[in-house]
Amino acid sequence: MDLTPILNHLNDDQRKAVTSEVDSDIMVIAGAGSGKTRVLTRRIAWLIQVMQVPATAILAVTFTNKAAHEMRSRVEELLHMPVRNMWIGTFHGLCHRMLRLHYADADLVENFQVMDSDDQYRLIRRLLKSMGLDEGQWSPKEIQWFINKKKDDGLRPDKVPHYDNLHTKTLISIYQNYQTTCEKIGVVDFAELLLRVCELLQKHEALRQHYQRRFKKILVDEFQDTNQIQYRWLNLFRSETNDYMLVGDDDQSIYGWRGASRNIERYLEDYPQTEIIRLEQNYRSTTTILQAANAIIANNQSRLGKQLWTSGHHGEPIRIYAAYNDLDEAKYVATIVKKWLQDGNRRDECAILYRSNAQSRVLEEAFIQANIAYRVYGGLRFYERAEIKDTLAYMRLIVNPNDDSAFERIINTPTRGIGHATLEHLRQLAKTADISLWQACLQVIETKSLSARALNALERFVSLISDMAQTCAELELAEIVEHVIHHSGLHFHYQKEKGEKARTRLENLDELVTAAKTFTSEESSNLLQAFLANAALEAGEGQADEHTDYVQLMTLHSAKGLEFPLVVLTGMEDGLFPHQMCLDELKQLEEERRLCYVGITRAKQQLFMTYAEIRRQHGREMYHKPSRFIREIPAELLEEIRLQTKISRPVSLAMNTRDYFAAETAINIGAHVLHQKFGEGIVMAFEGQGDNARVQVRFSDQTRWLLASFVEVV
DNA sequence: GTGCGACGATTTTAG
DNA sequence: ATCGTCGCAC
Repeated sequence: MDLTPILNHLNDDQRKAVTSEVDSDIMVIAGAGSGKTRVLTRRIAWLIQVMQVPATAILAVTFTNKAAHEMRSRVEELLHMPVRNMWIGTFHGLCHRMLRLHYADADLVENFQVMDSDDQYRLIRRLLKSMGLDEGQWSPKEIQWFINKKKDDGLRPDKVPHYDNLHTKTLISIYQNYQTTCEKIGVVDFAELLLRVCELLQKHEALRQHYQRRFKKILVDEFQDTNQIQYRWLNLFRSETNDYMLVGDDDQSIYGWRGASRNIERYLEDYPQTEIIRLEQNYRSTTTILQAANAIIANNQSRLGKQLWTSGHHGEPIRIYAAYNDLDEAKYVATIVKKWLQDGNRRDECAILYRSNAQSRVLEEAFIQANIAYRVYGGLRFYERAEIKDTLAYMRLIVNPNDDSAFERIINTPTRGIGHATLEHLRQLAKTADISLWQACLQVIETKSLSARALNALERFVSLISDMAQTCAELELAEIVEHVIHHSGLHFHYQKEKGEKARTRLENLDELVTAAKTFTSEESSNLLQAFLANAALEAGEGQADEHTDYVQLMTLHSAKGLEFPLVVLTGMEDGLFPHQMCLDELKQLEEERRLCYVGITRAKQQLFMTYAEIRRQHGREMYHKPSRFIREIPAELLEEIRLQTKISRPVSLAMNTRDYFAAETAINIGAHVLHQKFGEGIVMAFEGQGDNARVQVRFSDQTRWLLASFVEVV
């Protein structure tokens, strides 16, 4: 047997993890760029090919669909064969699969639907209204957070402690009401997928034992991001006959705010016999970049401890650019990229990272100005677009007419003369008779308990859905989508809308048909149902043409797991990064620091950091100090850039540029100055130094850039 | 049912 | 600044 492909190019630690035959669990603490995915995929290949573990006995869990797909295809590459019967997927995907298989034991209806967070939000809002609670006082967002948090902690409404607190009691009653509604209309939210399976396996011993016996090897990726319920879920498969490999990096835990708890530490306490393997050799970055990352993360108190090293080059220093405002920063970033391209490199080798999405705008404008193609990550994804969700709602209603969420979404989209009054009447009836809106609709028609006009509209709606259901029973999936798009009137609705937006909407609808054409499912024979579940569980990419050569703009969070030869960290300012809301608490500041660590370790060759003295935020001018994280980098790794001029004094020692400029020219922002020709004005901004020092002055009738030596302070 | 102006909030985000 | 939501007028 040729094991070369599996063992090739592995260092000792990696090889140890891949080939381990110890009985105990293995915790792989994998630093950034240390070949974590390589270890996971080769381990699976090793298990199958060498240890003769059947593919069906392997359970591999990831957080994102992308990671799951990548893992599967890399294993298949190594083995030169498809591994269809191996369970690789996201926590939610695997749970969904189990619930489909055991829906009856889990007390679910066969045609239950998965609800995404947008559906959940809408449902909560409708619930609040029906309970007569004011949205101002009971913010739907907070309630959504409350419910999900309780589910993540494994708590049903009756188990949530209320401490006789009226506010908490109300929250619990909303939670209770929400849960009852979900059961009634046959929908399951994301957190519920996990909780349901936990309860299912806990309740049904035979089922639990079946899976415990089946899964001999359990592998978990990004273990540091797991939350309470995921931890509990993983442990339900534990038995005498299987073991775990958990891969993660405590230094890259950046989702504490999303519920990730310190599960690496907890695991090592709960299962102290676990073998720990550290991957500390980095294959990605230059020594300089790694030293900076190590220096920054060393400031965190709570860590397991780890020191990345590389045998690679020293590389170039980390360049710091102090911009006087956000526009200047953006322009400079474009300059960096231009230079990079002039040197014969590609656009998609550059990543521009920022803390919050709002920062992308100015950068985008600069890239448009500089005529550089870019792509912004994040934003609305394919299956989250309104027109797509509308179409899917019709399809959901065909599958399950009692799905009130879907019903509410499209009852009057496109408009068909069913107004607020009619809808409110249906809601009331549904509530008092404890039936779904669809059933209420039928009942109203039967009893003719509304005006003729409303009845007529409702009748038309009911026969529309019924006809669609009847026709679609005979059709292929793609034909169903096409039929729904046209017969619902959605196509016509968007067609008569004018403008660029409407055209993209129609294109998206076409795209949905295409997606349906190529959709297959190994998990389910009911293709329509699987398609709908897939839409919720895999919302799709934000934008198409992924493989084109664009500069990559994204938040630090979405950069995790990626790598780029050139990285620019923008907005390195206290208050922005670390974010204002994280400054007070040590725990939160440490998470920001880990985020910085993640950002730095994305860079392979060149790393830039930029900050702006003045930044327009929420329409106001804000003054920020350079980020404390810059000061945490040893000065000898830095080089400060100032408009064509290199300043030898590193920023960690320098005054901030405003003070520096003021000391040199005796001019401050806001100072009143006099110019021979233009008269008196106010200093808005400054740039440069020495003979090149310039100020921007606003006079009564104009604003001008002037050499600092030509104005005098009055 | 649509259009318009006021008002408020605005970190990060996968499934 | 800007985006989403809400109430109101037509």
